[in-house]
Amino acid sequence: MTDVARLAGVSHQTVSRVLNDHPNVKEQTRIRVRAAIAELGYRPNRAARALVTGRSQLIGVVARNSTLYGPASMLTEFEQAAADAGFAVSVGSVRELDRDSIGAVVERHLDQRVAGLVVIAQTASAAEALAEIPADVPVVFIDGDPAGGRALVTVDQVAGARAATRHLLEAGHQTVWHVSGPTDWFDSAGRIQGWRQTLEEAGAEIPPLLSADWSAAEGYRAGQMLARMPEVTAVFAANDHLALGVLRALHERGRRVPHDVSLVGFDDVPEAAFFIPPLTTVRQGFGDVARAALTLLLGQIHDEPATADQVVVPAQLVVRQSVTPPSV
Amino acid sequence: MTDVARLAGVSHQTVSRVLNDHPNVKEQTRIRVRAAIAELGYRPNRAARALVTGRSQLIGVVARNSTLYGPASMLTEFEQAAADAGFAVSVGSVRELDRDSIGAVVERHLDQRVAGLVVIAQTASAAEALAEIPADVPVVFIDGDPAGGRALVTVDQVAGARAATRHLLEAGHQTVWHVSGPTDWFDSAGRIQGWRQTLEEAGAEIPPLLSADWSAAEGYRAGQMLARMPEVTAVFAANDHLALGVLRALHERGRRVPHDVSLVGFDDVPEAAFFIPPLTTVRQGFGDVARAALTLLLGQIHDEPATADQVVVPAQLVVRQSVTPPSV
DNA sequence: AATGGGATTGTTATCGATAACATTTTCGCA
DNA sequence: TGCGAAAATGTTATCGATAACAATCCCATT
Repeated sequence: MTDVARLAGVSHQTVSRVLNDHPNVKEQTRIRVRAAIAELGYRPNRAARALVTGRSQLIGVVARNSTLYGPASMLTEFEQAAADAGFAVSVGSVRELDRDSIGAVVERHLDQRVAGLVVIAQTASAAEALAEIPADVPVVFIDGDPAGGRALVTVDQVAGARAATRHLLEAGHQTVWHVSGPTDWFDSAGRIQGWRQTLEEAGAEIPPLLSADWSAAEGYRAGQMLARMPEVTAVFAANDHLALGVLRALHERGRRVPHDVSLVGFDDVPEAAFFIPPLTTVRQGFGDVARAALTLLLGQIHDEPATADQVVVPAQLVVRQSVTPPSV
Repeated sequence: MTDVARLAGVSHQTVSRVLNDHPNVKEQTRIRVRAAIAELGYRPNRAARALVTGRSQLIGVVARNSTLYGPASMLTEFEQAAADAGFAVSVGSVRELDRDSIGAVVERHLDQRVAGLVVIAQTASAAEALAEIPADVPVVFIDGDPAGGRALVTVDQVAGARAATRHLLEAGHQTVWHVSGPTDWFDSAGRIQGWRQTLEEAGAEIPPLLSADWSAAEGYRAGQMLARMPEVTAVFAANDHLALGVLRALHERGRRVPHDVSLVGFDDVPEAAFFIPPLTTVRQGFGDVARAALTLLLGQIHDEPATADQVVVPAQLVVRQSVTPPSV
């Protein structure tokens, strides 16, 4: 920086002003400094800046260590959005969303003097750990507790689940069975709620809930039960991987999809269009979620008056070929 | 830090020594300082440390923005390993692995004064961009150019492909068709090479190569061609998603797997066991790759004499039910 | 008891930026 | 023309750690 100042014939402070777009710099000086910067290939030292300002151009993300399609998509989308806004993203993943792990990751991030935090926290236990986060640190939650009181971006799980369930009912099915994700996930809870509401409103019987984790393996297990019950003609799986497991279990017992059983998934993973049969599912706007989260976070970082605290991104039914009217 | 020093009745330098495990500190002093640190809940400011040492406890990762199973797994595995070693990970993803994008991300990372870089660079164009990286920055490549001359960790793609191809030949098939990934990926090249070698060694005819990207959609397209050729009885797909697409195309034209056509994939995504039929595939040791990469990188960071520059992690055939002898 | 050298601790400078305050220019207007 | 306020620039202090060097302590040895 000193070199730049010398080359431009100004003080280092003026260089700093140019760098930070301060208003009171003569246009001519600004140009000279810019030229010097370019000529020397100078790049400011972020560590020094972080030290003196107490804030870095770093956003910390706390997420569950996972290759699940949803969280992974969210992460890369967010990283991309943050990069476009000139922020780097430091990832702190945890194996479990318990209080201790999250606390540790948050502390690591605070050590780095992150400008803000994004917590992808799909369970209540994770939401609890927010107490660890000092109130003056900008934070945005993704998929967190709607009653948490912090800025939050979620996908409209309830609406997505309603669309899926309604789609099956409208095809003529008496009722719809549901294979849910882990019940302590907010996502799962929302999907269960949407499913149940829709059945209630339609006056349909509400079958017992089959709950699972998010894996194809558990979907398979649930499917093995569903396949044995002749009355089951319509199933809504809480994600596409569960749906795949269900699909295989049905296939093994000779129950054809969609001829005998109609099936809807959730997520629209890129492979869903190539299941046998192509899966009708619900697409979540991960990119929108990521961008909304970044916007909220930047708002907090720049101390702008919070416009909206909670953003809900819509989900969209994608119709393929795994749903037909029931065969009588 | 000053507060800690005062409370412990020592100078700030001594506190620094305790923090950095310097040898020449009396045990008693060390204990006093530790107690003071604990009492005040003191945590060192990483920005200040980075400023003075010129190195942070941050590892920069350059990766392709992708929800592909492989890269995503690699990333979370690496993050976990790095966290265990006390390093934070800053992710810089790029849309395309071209020189400019990579250059920009690398510069962003260098601004942050990362202690080292990990580049997940599966294509030659990415490997070229390594020229942007100054020689004194520790770098490890994952999936990069074997002839690149930098530290490199790869999965043994050739051996994996050989195992897959051999498995099909040993089942009695005359030859094996291959649906490859993008040909500019090193991974693809290795798998193609292993496939071709094995056929040559067995004296089998080498069918024309079908190349695709990594998606189920392209696998489907390739499968539509394969399904029309009666002589095709064995297919090796370069990843499980391609295999899924192939599977559906075959199914659509009434060619049963494995009865009419045997199929092997690559990756062992968690869903592969629930395809119809369960997919025989090749598992890559992503965790091992990540840990090896970290070890190499830490070695460079600590200026240890390089033990090995290249690490090759084995791949392992996972036998399921998508392969049988050809029906005559 | 004196001495020397290693072990321990302290003092001061430094990293590279911004903040706060001081100073000099510039320019509109009486 | 001269004055004062605003604009532009410069000077010095500061963030919180480590590096380099200086000073002290301790203990074995003679």
